[in-house]
Amino acid sequence: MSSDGRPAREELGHERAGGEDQRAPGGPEAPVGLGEATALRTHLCGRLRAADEGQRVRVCGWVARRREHGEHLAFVDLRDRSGLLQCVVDGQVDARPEWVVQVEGTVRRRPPGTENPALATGEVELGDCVLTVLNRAEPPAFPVDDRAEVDETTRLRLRYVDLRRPRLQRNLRVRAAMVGAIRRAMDEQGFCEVETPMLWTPTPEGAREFAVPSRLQPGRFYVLPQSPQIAKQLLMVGGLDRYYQIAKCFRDEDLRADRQFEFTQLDVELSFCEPADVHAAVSRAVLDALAAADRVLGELTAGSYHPPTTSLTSMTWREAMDRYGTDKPDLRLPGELVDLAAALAGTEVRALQGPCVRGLVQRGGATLGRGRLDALVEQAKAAGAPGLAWFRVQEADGRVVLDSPLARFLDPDRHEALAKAAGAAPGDLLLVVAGEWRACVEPLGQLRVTLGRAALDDDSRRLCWVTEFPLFDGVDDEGRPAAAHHPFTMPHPEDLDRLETEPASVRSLAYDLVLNGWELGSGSIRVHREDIQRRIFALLGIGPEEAEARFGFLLAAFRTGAPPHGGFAVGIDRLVALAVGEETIREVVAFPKTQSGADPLTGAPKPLGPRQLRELGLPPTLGSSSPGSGG
RNA sequence: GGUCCUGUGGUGCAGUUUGGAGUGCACGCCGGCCUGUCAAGCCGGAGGUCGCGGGUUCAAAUCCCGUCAGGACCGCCA
Repeated sequence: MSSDGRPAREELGHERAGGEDQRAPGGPEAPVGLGEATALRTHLCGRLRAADEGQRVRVCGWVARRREHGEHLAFVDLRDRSGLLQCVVDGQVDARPEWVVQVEGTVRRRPPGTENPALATGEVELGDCVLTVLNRAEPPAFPVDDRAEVDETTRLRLRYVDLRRPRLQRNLRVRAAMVGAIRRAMDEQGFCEVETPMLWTPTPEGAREFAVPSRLQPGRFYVLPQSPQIAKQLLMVGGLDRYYQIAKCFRDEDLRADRQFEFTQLDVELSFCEPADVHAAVSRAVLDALAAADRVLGELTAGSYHPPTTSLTSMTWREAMDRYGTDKPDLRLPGELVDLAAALAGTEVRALQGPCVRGLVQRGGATLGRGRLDALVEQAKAAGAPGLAWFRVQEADGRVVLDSPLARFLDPDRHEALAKAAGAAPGDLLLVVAGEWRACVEPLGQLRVTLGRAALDDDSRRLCWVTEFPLFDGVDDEGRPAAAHHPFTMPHPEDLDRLETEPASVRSLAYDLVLNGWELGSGSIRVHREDIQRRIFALLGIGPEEAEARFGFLLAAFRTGAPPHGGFAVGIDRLVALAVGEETIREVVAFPKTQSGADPLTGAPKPLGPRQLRELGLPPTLGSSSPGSGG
């Protein structure tokens, strides 16, 4: 940390610019032009405009394309991180695609009629060029061009080539801008960035951990942290008061489109706070990050990018489940679940009876065919619904009537009352589930996503805090309540007296941040009082000895004076992927791994040699196997 | 641990259903031509263990079994 109490800013990566002020007057962003000139070049390709006409410049980059017109004229499109620039060579060009060259030339307007509006530099070109080959290159395995669809294994094996393509350049630049904005936001809110150990201690809890054998103490292991959870609570006991970290986390679980072994979190913890304090700090950082993404995307597309509108709301878990049937509601989707218990009270139809009766209206859904409806019924059942009743809302003789296999069991007044209670009009489809509360709302919530996403035409960002999650979620193998978040989550103060008597009904001070149906992160206020912690451990079946063995060092720390504290963690990879519109986080990670955890670039994971195994206290036979080959 | 999809010159595909000579398309690559192109154009050429192994068959890219690799999802991710 620097002497003024703020983290050093080296991560901005602008040290090339020397001692110049790294912040533009009137704004936090690096001014255009910073870091562009080096010993080998005076400008970046993509920055040259008609206003630069007449300047003698030097640019460096990769040959993107070459167009030769006989022995007297050739065009070379030169590419660097900023974009393309057309260089005109009088004569033939001894340079091929992906060769690294330096071009010295004079900026000039293109002859009238030859401008290229598809290029940011399309009004100008470089004339009187002197081209110097800095390095030759093999022909690229795939075109360095966003248009080319390339097999992902090939892209990962040659990731350094893939990274030259505009898409990944954009994604990594947006990512850097978002992380920078987060650091500034946390900085300005008085948070202190602290690094916590990568070599941490095993905690038999939660996700599978990556183990690191100890050389000095054979047979013992460190683990890579699943998150800095316990470390940051120790920092609160240590009086840091407001901590954050852009933290690398590791979980040895199967990989998915939105999951890598290693991922990055904005990790936050505050002392003397309530949930609202955490939400305010994190909201600011996330909103600043999204704004930074929009700024970079706007610069990269030269004005053709229209930033989506962004909103932020809050609701309790109970409300989210009641209205949207999920704890991560996608607020872009139309419609909410409706309570139809009153409208269907007293009906004889078994499928419409239950402690809870809820419905969902799909506007214009009456045109769905029998096959689609059957699929919806199957989906609802797979999601736990006892069944799904559907009604096509129609009009006949000025009255609303319902078309459904169940219709004849309901009298005409009931048809009208049901449609009215659901807010359904002729042409709509009404879906109804009756049963236990969760078996009722969750299937409808899934159908809302299925039906809504298909017709979604809304690029807005709808952020939502979901608060007061249940403290316990179901029961474990031995019938005890299972911690929904983690065992240090603070119960809701109003529910404390029901902890032992009605644990399933106890709310917690745990919360999620949701963006368009994606969980961006979660957090909670922690238990800092030993008596409450003991009661929760007892409910979870963790005895005093076990608690001491597993969390002894944390509990000991708490006994030395633990402030009330709470925090949050935001998944940066997901946040960036959402901001740039990527389907998988692999597109916002420089060197991701495949679904089987391999890195096609380096060949990792690899066997170790016998000597290294011996030093680590591992059996030398481990090194004898070699990975299979194929493909 | 499971379900599903994919694997054919350097790249992306078609061919597989209904077995018959590595048959085709686009891009790239190499050579030639071409003085305003811009995914330049025109002419010519090279380039293949049809992921790998086994089986059925007179004959397999094609059918069967196994296996490897990649992807989506379930389990898993307090």
